[in-house]
Amino acid sequence: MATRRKPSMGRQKIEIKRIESEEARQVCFSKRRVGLFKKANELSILCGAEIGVIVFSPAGQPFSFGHPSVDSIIDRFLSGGPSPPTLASADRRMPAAREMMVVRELNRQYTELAALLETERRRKVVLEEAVRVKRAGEAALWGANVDELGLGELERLHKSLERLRRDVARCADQLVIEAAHARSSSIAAASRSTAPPPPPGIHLGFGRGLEGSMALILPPPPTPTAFGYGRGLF
Amino acid sequence: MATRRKPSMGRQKIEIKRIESEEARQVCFSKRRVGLFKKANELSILCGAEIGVIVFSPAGQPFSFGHPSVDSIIDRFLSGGPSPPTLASADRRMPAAREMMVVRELNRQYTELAALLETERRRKVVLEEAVRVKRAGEAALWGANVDELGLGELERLHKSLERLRRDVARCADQLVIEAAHARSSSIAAASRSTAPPPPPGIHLGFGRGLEGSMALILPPPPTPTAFGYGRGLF
DNA sequence: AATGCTATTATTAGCCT
DNA sequence: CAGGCTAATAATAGCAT
Repeated sequence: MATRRKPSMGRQKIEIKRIESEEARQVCFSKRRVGLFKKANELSILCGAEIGVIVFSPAGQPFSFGHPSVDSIIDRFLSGGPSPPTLASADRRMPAAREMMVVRELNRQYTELAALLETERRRKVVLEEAVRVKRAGEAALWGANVDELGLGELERLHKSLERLRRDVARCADQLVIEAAHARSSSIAAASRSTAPPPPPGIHLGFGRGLEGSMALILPPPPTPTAFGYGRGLF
Repeated sequence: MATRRKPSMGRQKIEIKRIESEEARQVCFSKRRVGLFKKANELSILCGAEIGVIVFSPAGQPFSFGHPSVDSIIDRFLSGGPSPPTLASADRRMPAAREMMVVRELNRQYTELAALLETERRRKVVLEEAVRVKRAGEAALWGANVDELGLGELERLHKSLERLRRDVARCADQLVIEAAHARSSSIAAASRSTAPPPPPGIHLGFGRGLEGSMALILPPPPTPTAFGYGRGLF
């Protein structure tokens, strides 16, 4: 009965300059990274834009978000450059060039679709892999005294932990974001761990996943992400 | 009282789904792209994070934002771990920017090396902590089926793994560094002489500068800001 | 270190110019 | 078609847990 209210200072205006406090900086990073990814996600859905975001935390840890995937965005950025849809600019004077650009564009689209499929598939594999790693005997390593491990063993353990951590991070993020969206969507159900049907091709990755792709489950708005040109490869 | 006409409906809540109106979609894209870049910029400044954003408008037009540059971010991301010599990708179009990036890169390397040295000092503490975590009962969690864990448990497991991974990483890094210490022993000391606050080289790129004008207003760049042009034309 | 909780600031949807 | 305007929504700084 003592505590009456929490006169929070509320949000304070801050100057955009490096935050000195290392602790505050880390907290700010965590919050703003989530906010940024959310914005990126909204932009891609609302406007049907393709987007990729890569962030290295002050500690050097990599985070990434991509629609349909970071890799496809990077590929398109590096290769196609500023002229993916510039197909129209392909000159009539050189039909061959136009053909080539069309082919390249189709290839790019194929790559994106492949990325999406891979993303979906990986989602199912993540948990299995986590379990597999655990059962592969790594558990034994974990049980040992870290102090007594040699260089080789340490590196192996590190690898194992790295992979597992990444996988778990994905699952956790996925559930969190899923819950958040479900809440703002319509049904305010209390279930935070249900798994909706196949999501659009959002990619939310942690670390520089060598294949880095994770499907971010979003509320099932009839949002047919706009790439259905299913022309395969050749 | 008579109905007074509101000067504006103000912001309306919208559902995060593809905007049907092509016009509205384009307008939304323009505004939100600016907002997203602004957020990215703030994140990089506030938290000293490196970040790269690539966006393809619904029309396929590429936009990009990068700190210190999109290319360096992509290089670092693709190369995996810490990117020591991202210098190779230094902008050739702007010699001044290149120097700046070199300085910044050296600063970053110094920071990393400093961290490693500190790690050595705390080596024992780290090992003890790792053991402590293990004995704290987390082992029990690890033994469970990941599939059966709830959101809360997953997050807890993630935390646990995160910390342990970091700890192990330190040990492993330490050993590796010591092992390869013979080869590399330079950069650190030399790069120290440069300015303490790393000069942030902001890179804003646009695929095709048709509009020519940038809507993102950055506060008076207290530092030499490097502008390049995405994958643009030259 | 990462969440939850407010009071505030920041962003922006719908209109207009 | 980009840039203002305004009101309402969204994001979040400072604290507490």
